[in-house]
Amino acid sequence: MDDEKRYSDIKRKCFDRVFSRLNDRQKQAVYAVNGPLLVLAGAGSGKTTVLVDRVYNVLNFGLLSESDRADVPFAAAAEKLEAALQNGDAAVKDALRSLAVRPASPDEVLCITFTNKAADEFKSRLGNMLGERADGIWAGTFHSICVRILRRSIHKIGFSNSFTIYDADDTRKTIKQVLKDLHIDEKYLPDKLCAAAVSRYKEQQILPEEAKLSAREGRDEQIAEVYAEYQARLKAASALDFDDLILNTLTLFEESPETLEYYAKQFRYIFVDEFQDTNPSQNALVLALGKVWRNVCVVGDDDQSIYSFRGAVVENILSFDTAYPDARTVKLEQNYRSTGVILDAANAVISHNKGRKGKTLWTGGERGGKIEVRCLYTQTEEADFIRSQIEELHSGGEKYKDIAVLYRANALSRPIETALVKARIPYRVFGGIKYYERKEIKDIIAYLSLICNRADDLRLRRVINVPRRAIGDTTIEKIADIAANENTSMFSVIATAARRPELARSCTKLESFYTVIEELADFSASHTVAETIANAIEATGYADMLKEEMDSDREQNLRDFVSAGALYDEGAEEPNLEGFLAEISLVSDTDSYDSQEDAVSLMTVHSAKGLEFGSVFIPGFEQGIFPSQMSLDEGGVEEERRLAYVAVTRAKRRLYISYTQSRMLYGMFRPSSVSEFLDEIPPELKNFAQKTYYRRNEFADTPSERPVRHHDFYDDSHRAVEDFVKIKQPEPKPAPKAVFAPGDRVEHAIFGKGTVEEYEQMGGDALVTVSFDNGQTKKLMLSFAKLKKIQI
DNA sequence: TATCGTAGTGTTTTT
DNA sequence: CACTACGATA
Repeated sequence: MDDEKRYSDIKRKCFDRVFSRLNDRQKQAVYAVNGPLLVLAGAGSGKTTVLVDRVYNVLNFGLLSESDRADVPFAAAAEKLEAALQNGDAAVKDALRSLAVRPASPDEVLCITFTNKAADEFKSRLGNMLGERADGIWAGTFHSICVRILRRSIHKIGFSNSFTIYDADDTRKTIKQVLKDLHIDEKYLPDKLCAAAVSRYKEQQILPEEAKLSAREGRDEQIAEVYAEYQARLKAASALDFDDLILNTLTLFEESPETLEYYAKQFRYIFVDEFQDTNPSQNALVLALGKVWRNVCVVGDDDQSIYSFRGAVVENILSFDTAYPDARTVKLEQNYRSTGVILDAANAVISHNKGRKGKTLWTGGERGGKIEVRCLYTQTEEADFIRSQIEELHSGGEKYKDIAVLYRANALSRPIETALVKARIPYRVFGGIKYYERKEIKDIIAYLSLICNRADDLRLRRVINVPRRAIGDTTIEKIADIAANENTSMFSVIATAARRPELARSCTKLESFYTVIEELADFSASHTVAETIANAIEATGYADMLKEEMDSDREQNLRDFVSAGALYDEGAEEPNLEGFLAEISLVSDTDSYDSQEDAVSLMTVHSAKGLEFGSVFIPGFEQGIFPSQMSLDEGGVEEERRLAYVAVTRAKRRLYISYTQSRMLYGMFRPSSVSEFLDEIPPELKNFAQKTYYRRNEFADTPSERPVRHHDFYDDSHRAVEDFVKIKQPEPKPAPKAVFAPGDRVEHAIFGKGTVEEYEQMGGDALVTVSFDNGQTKKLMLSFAKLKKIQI
C-alpha cells in the first residue's frame, strides 16, 4: 500500500514536471484522460494548449494516469521515476513512457475542430512535440471527418462513393428547381426560407417522413414535401449537401451497425473543440462514436455560442452530463490573453445574459489602458478614425498583422477598405466572395465533378453550354424530361441521344459534349489532379473562350487553380480528384488566414472566433447593426451579446469601439443610435471622446479609388489592380516574402528548377513568370507558389 | 439561341 | 446601392 502511495505521489510529480507550463486547472484537464470530460474554457484560457497536451499525454503515457494500472511492481516503478527526476525532463518523459500500459496510437485519436485551419494548427503544434506521429491522428471538422468516413462506406446506403458535395449555392438552385416542378409559388414559399427549413430539419436529425408527420400548418406540409423531393434528387444525383454529410453518416451508422462498431472501436479518444457551436446531429455523432470507449472530451464555452442561426444549440454542453452522468467538469477561467480592463468589460457585458453556466474570467496580468470609444458623424469618418489610429499604432511599433477590424456584417467593410487603400495600409479581407465561388472556378469544378459523378444533373446543366455548344434551354429541358421519365440521369440520356428521335436535331452537339466528358475522364485516370485540371481547362474549350473574351484575370485565376491542384497533389496522402474536390468544397474563409503576412485583418466577428490580436477595432457598435435588426425583432439579443463578448475578448492589449450618428444603408442615410451593449460596459473602463481630434483626409471619395480585395490566388478586376498599384506607387507595399529578378535561378516544389523570366508587382503580391528546365513556362503568384532562390 | 437592358429585391452571421 | 433574374429583342 505504501508503495502504491509513494508511486502515485512521485508519478504526479513527474507529470507536473512534464506539463509544468500548465496551471492547476489545466493540469486537471490534461491528466483526467479516462472517461468523459467537459472542459468549460473561457476565452483566452489556453484551451488549445490543454487539448494538445492532453493528446500528447494519451499518445505517450496512455493509461498510466490511473494509478492502479502499472504493469511493473509499484516500488520498482516509483524508483525508476525517482531516478528519472534527478536526470532532467527528457529522462522523466522516457521513464513515464516506459511505464505506459498501452498508449494510444495516433489513428485511435479523433479531434474535431471548428475549421480546417484549426485542425492544421492543432496537428502542427502536436507535430512539434511528437514529430511525424502527429500526422496519423484524425483531425478535422465534422464535415471533413464525415467525408472521410463516407468516401469509404456510403455505398452501403445507396450513394456512390464518388458522391458530389453541394455547396449553399447548389443547394439553393436545386431547391428552386423543386419548387418550380412542384408548382409552388416562390412568393408564397421563398426558396431561401425553404432551404433554411430543410437545413433545420437535418441539423436536428429529422428525416422527411418525420417532417411530414409533424407538419401542422399547410406551409409546413409543403416544406416537408419539398424536403422529401429535394432529398430524392440529391440521391438521384449522388450528391450531398453540407448537412447531409453529418446526417448521412448517422444514417449509415444506423443502417450498418458494423460500420459504426468499426469506428467506435477505433477511436479510443475523442476530442471536440468549440462544442458550444455543435448542432444536435453533430452531438449525436459524437455520442455514437464515443459509445465503446466513452473517452469523450468536449471543450466549449457557453458564452461564446454564436452559431444558433446555423442550428447550433448550447444545450449540447448543458446536457453533456445527462449523456454521461459520470462526466467530470473542469472550468478554465484564468485568461492569458487580454488586459484586466478588457476582461472586465467583457465580463460586464456578458453578465447581462440569463441562463449561463456562470464563469468569470480573471487575469494575473496587467490592467492595461482604457477602451477607446468614439462617436463619429458618418461611416466615412469612422473609417478615417480607424485609419488614423492604425497609423498611430503602427508608428508606435505595432505590427499590422497584430491589428484587426471586426465588424458585425460583411457590408461594413467597404468604407474601411477605402480608407486603408488611400492610406496605403496593407490589409486583408476575409469573407465575402470566396475564391472557389468564382464563376470560372465553379465551371471547371463542375466539369471535374462530372468526371467523378456523371449523375450530377445540376453540374451538368451548369456547363453543358459553357463554353457555347449551341445547346439551348429547349434541348436541355427535353433531356431533363426524358431523364425524369426513365428515372435516369441527364448524362445517360445524352449518352444514348443517337437512338432518340426527339433529340435528333441536337444529336451531334450532344455527342461532342459526351465525348468531352468521357475524354476528360480517361485522361484523369492516368494523370495527376493538376494535370487533369489543366486538361479540363483546355479540352473543354474554356481556355479558348476566355482568350477570345480577352479575360486575362480569369485566365490567371484558372492557372492558379491548376497550382492549387498541384499543391494538393503534393500534400495529400493519396491524391485523387474526388479528394481534391471534397477538400476545396469544405474550405472556409479563415482557412486562408496567414499569420505571417504583415497586413491588417478585416473580418466579421464570426470569422474571428478562435483568433486573437494585439489591437482590435469594433466599428458599427449601433442598435440595428450590433445587435442586428433581425435579433432585435425576434428576441435574439442574447446571442448578439455573446457575439459582442467574442469580439471584445479577441483583443490582447487595446480595444477601440466606434459608432456613427448616421449610416448608409440600402444606399440611403439613416440616423443611428449607439448599441445598448456599450452602456453595459462600466464608464470607468471607457475613454470617450465625442470630437474628432485627428485630421480629416483631405481627399474626398473619388470613384477611381475603389478598395481592392486580396484573395489567395487573385486580385480583383484588372482595372482595380492598376488603380491600386498607382495609388501605392510612391511608397511601396509591405515587403514581399522574396524578390526575384529576371535571370534568377529558382526552385519550385512541383515543377522543379527554372529561370525567372519576368517579375511583375501586383498589389501586395507579384506575378512571376518562370521558364522551368522541364520545358514548361508558368506564371505563378508569388504568395502562392513557394519559390526558392538557388545560388549558382 | 444569345445578348442586352431593366426592374425588382434584399443584408446578419457560415461549415 | 448592388446584385440577380428575367424578359424583350436581334
